[in-house]
Amino acid sequence: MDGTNLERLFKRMEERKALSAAQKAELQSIVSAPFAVPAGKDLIVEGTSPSKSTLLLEGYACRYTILDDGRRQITAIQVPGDFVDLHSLPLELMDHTVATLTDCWFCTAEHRDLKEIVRKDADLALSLWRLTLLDGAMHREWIVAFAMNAIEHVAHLFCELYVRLYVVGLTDGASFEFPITQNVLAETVGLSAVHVNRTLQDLRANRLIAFDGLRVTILDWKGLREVGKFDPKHLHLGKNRDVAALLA
Amino acid sequence: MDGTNLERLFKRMEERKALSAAQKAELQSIVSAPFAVPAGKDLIVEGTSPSKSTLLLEGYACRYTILDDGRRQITAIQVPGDFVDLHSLPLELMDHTVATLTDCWFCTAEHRDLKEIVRKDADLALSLWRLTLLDGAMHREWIVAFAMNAIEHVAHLFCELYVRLYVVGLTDGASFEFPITQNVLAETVGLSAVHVNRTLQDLRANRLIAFDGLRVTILDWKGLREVGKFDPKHLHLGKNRDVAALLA
DNA sequence: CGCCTAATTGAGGTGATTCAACTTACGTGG
DNA sequence: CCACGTAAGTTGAATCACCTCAATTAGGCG
Repeated sequence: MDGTNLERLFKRMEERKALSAAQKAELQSIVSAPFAVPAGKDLIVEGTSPSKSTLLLEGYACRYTILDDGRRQITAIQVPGDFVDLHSLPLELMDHTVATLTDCWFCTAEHRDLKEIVRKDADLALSLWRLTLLDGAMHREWIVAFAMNAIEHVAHLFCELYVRLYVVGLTDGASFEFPITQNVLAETVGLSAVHVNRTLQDLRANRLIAFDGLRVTILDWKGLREVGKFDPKHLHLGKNRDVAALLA
Repeated sequence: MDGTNLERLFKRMEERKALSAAQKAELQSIVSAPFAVPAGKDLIVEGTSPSKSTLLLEGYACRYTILDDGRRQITAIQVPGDFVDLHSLPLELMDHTVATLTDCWFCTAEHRDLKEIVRKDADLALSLWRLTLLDGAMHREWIVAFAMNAIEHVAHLFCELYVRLYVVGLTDGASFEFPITQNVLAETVGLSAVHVNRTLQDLRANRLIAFDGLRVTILDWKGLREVGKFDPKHLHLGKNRDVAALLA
C-alpha cells in the first residue's frame, strides 16, 4: 500500500460493484506520485489536449468558463476522489478550464496507460466511463438547480457537497471543511456576491446551516434537504448502506 | 444499406475519426428496426434501468426533471443522431426522464450487444464514450447559458441547435424545422412563457431570427452568435470543413 | 498600527414574474 | 358554413427577486 493513496477513488468506483484486488493494483500501477498545487491556479486550461488525466486527492477544485463580461461561471466543484479531466481521454480537447480553489494534492495517469486498461479490461472501462457520466448527471442537476430561487439553489449545493464528501469520508458528523469564499459561491450559483451573502444569512436565520467561510455545519439536515429539494438520485450511490442511513 | 438508417449517428461519431466499414456494419447489425413514438410521450422514465439504449432517428426529444412546484425543467434537447440514453449503459439507472417533443422515430441497441462491442473494439468503445461526454459538455455550456440574461440565453440556444442540426444535415440554408411551442422553450431556458414570448419579439425586432412556431430562420448569423456569446468549442466538431465554413 | 481581503449593510434600479385579458389559428360537430 | 372549443401566442399592469453601487465592518497579518 505504498505510493499514492487511491482509496477515495476506489470508494467512488465501488459504489456500484466492488473492484478486484488485481484491478486496484492495475490502477495503482499507472498513477504518478502525488504533487501539490496552491490555491487559485489554473491546472488544466481550455483549448489544450492533455496526454494524461488528473485525479484530485486533497482539496477543492472547480471547472469554469469565463463569460464575455469577465464574470467566471463555475460549472462543477470537484472534491477528493474526483478525476478532474478523465473526459479528456475520449474527448481529447478541453472545452473549459480546471482550477484549484484551495491548496490541493493531485496525481496523474497517462492516457496511453488508461487506454491500455480500456483495451484489456472492459469492466474497468465501464467503471471509468461511469465516473465521467456522474459528472454529466451532476451537471443536469445543476441545470435544474438554476431554475430554483437563490435559497433553494444554495441549499441544494450544500446538500450535494455534504453527500459527496460523506461518500469519501470527508465529513465529521454534520460538518465538513469548506474554505471557500462567498465570492466563489456566487460564481458557482450564478448570483451576485451580495445576494449570496443575504442568502447565507437566510439559511443561518432559519437554523439550517452554520458557515464561517472555513467550515459548514449542517444544523437541520432534513430541513436543508427540503429547502434545497435535494434528491441524491443523480449521484447514483447504489446500495451503500451508510449513505442510505444518511438519507433516511 | 437496408434496415435502419444510421447515417446521422455515423456523422456524429466521425467528427473526430472515421469509422471503418466493419465498425459501421457492427453497429448496423445490433440496432433494431425503426419505430415511431408520437409527440408528448415519456419514452424512458426516471428510476428505471433500461436493458437497451435508444437512438433518435427523426424528430425532437428532451430530457427533463419535474420540480417540486410542478414545473418541468428540460435539461437537454435531443436531435436526430443522438443516443438519448447511452449513458444508461454504464450508469444503469435513469436519473431523469426522456420524452418526445414532436412525433419521433427511434431504434434501439441491446446493452448486451453494446457491451460486447466495448469488449471487442476499444476504439469503438472510446467513440461511444465520447458521445456521452458530448452531452456532458453541452450540459456545462447550458449552465453557463443560465448565467446569461434572457435574450442571450435564447440566442445561445438557437445557435447551438443550428450547428447541431447542420452537422446531421437537417438545416436548409439558414433555416431549420423546429415545431416547438414557446411553452417548451420556457421549460428549456428556465423562464416564464410570457418572458420567452417577449424575448422572441426582441430577437425578431433586432432582425436576428424569424420563428413562427414551426421553423426557425436565422436572419443574422453573426449577430445571433454575438448576442448569444456562442462558441461551438463544446460541440467538439473537430476539423469538419463544412462546419468550419459555417462558423467563419 | 495600518493594510488587505472578505463579509455585511442600505438604497435604488431592473429584469423577469404573475395574473388576467384578449387574439389568433385551427379542428370538430351541428 | 358557421358556432364552438381548445391551444398557442400576445399584451398590460403590478409585483418581486435579484442586481448594482457604495459605504461600512470584521478579521488576519506584516
